[in-house]
Amino acid sequence: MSGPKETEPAAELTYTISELATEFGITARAIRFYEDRNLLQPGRNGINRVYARRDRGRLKLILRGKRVGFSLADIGEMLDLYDPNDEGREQLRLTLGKSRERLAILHQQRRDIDEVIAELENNCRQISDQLEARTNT
Amino acid sequence: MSGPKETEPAAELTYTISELATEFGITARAIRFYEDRNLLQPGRNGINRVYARRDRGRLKLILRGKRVGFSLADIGEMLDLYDPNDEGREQLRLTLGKSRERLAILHQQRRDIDEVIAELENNCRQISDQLEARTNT
DNA sequence: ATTGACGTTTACGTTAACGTCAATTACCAT
DNA sequence: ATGGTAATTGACGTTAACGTAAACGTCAAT
Repeated sequence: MSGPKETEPAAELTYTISELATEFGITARAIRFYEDRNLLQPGRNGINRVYARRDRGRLKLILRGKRVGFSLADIGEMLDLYDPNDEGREQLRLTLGKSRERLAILHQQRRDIDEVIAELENNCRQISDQLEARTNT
Repeated sequence: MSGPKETEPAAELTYTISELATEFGITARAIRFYEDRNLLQPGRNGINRVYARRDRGRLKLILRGKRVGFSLADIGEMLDLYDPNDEGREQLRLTLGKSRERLAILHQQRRDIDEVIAELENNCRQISDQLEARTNT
């Protein structure tokens, strides 16, 4: 039993689920779903979820990961990679390995994106050229 | 009417579905599915599908798009953007607009990826530092 | 004629990532 | 007490992107 309500430390700066939802332009359902997949572990005020800076940060990473095309499972792994928890040497090695695998994939994606961008920009140029060429009508 | 079969031009260099499948490391089912979604329109030799260089190129673009996290619908739009078909001015403007929207998204993804890469590399460094620090056992 | 190795179509199954209710519960203001 | 608003927990629905199985055609080699 931790004191019922000792002079509240420092207000801690937290968020409600709908605050985060509107801030990031997603639904509360999605946020709960991420929790279901263990990507978030918010605290509780009674029955209500309470998100701290850490949770907000994680959510940000989740959404970034999604934009980049990763699955929630992938993102879960990556989030674990970020955690600076006290691992043993073996665990550290493992994490390092996985991190490098991820990095390889990420670099590949970077190349892919760069190529796609190049092609599309090329295309844009051609089109605008065509449009300029016949500056009629 | 273009001659029915004038002395076969130059063998045209084509591919079978399984050739493409193994070359790109995907299943024939996937390739047929892309056709179903109108991302590919291979020719036919009787009932069998015949893929030409153009189709192969499109497939390449499709897979690249997937690696980057786009949906097949998105990819479909982008493929259309590539086609240098004889559009009217209005169509050209429209295409140019869509292309630019896509480019905006792509640039955002690039930023996202760069950030993720930076963070992960940072992480890797920290971990390997930790490992070096205690070069025991 | 048969056996395989492909290829085709049709159709149902599957997984991921939520959306969409429905039924409650908590809390605040009137 | 009553209404209104935000949250919560199921539970079922949905869309995307194929997987998988069934059933059949085909052509070369045995």
